[in-house]
Amino acid sequence: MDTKQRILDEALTLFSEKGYANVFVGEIADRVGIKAPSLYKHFKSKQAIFDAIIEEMHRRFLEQAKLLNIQGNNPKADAEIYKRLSEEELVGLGINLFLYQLHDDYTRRTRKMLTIEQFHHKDLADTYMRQYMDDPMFYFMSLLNQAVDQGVLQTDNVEVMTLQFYAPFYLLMTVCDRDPEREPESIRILKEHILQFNKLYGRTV
Amino acid sequence: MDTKQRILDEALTLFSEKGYANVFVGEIADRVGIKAPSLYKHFKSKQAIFDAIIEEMHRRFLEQAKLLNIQGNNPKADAEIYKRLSEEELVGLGINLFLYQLHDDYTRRTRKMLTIEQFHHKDLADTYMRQYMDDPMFYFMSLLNQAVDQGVLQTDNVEVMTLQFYAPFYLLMTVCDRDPEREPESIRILKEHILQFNKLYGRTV
DNA sequence: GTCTATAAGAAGATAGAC
DNA sequence: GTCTATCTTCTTATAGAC
Repeated sequence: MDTKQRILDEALTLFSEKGYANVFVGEIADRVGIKAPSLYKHFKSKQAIFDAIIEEMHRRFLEQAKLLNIQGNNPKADAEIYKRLSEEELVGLGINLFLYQLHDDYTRRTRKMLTIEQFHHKDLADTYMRQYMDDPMFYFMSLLNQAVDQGVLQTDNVEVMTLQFYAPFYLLMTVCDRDPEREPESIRILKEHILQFNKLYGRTV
Repeated sequence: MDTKQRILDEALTLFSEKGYANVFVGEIADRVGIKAPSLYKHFKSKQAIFDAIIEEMHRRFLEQAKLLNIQGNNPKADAEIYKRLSEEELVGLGINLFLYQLHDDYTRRTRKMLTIEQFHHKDLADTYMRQYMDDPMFYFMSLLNQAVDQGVLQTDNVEVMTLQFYAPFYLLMTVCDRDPEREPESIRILKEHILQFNKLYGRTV
């Protein structure tokens, strides 16, 4: 990785742990293994480093949202998958999605940084909301809608059904972000949630 | 309100909006209507102001938790209430609880401050978790446990039931903290959630 | 591109008059 | 208790040699 990218990487780590204002350029430089003034050959200011991180984050999030929308625009395929999977395989998929959010380094650090900085800049709050509320809700709603259409699940209110499916994921992710030691317990209860959800909404397979 | 208390009040507002590091003592003083140096007659440092806020918050949270535990230790009474309330009254109670969390000035500001500062100090993350995860989960679990014992609701997994009841409250509170304009929509869906929850778990009254 | 030395400025905190 | 003036320290950023 070249120096410029390593600066962004170390800065993201520090910003996600302490917040922008509590990180000094000297700290970033230290971690990269250079002196602070050298850093200004790559970025014109501390703010420019932050801006570059945000820009890349937006790029990656947009890419990811497009992928989800492709699947979302063709949700029959996903719903078919949902229908054909055994309960255990379904639980496995949910847990994997959950663990990806928690363990993927880039995802975890940007989520923490957004959490810290969100009240400072409205656009970051918007990004947080889209990434962790609206996009997942939209994706799961398309999926569950199809499952209902095909008679795999039963409800007259898919919106609430989707909230009841996703909200536990979100709450437990919040728990694990703050205290990783509670991950095993969270995974156990998330598994039980998925099974219970299927039972409540009448999945019989 | 005396000056010392007004300093704490304005500081809490600013810390909850911008985070500790982004607030200057001059700003706090301005809002109180004094000059920065005068502030040092009341507190020995900026950190001391922050510490005093945290201390008062702990005191208040502890008080509140004790009240909930008193009800929790005598959950039969609450479960009786749950049983006797009409569905509409139940929805009303849930919405009121939700709106209190959102609209009570002190609660809203401390929650925002904890959100911003939580990764900086582990003990604040712990406080956040107790206040918004463990305490509510414990309280609702006692309540729902009794409702199950009395046959008002049916399940063999009260823990998951409690998570499925509370997680939507938490998610929608997160939404409204970041974008208050989404409050009406959130209240509507929360109502539908409570009704749906009752139906799923077999409440017949 | 990296370094040392240093400028420029911001913010927390103190001194001492009133 | 509040003020003005000031000190101190910390941090960002630049200058200029290598």
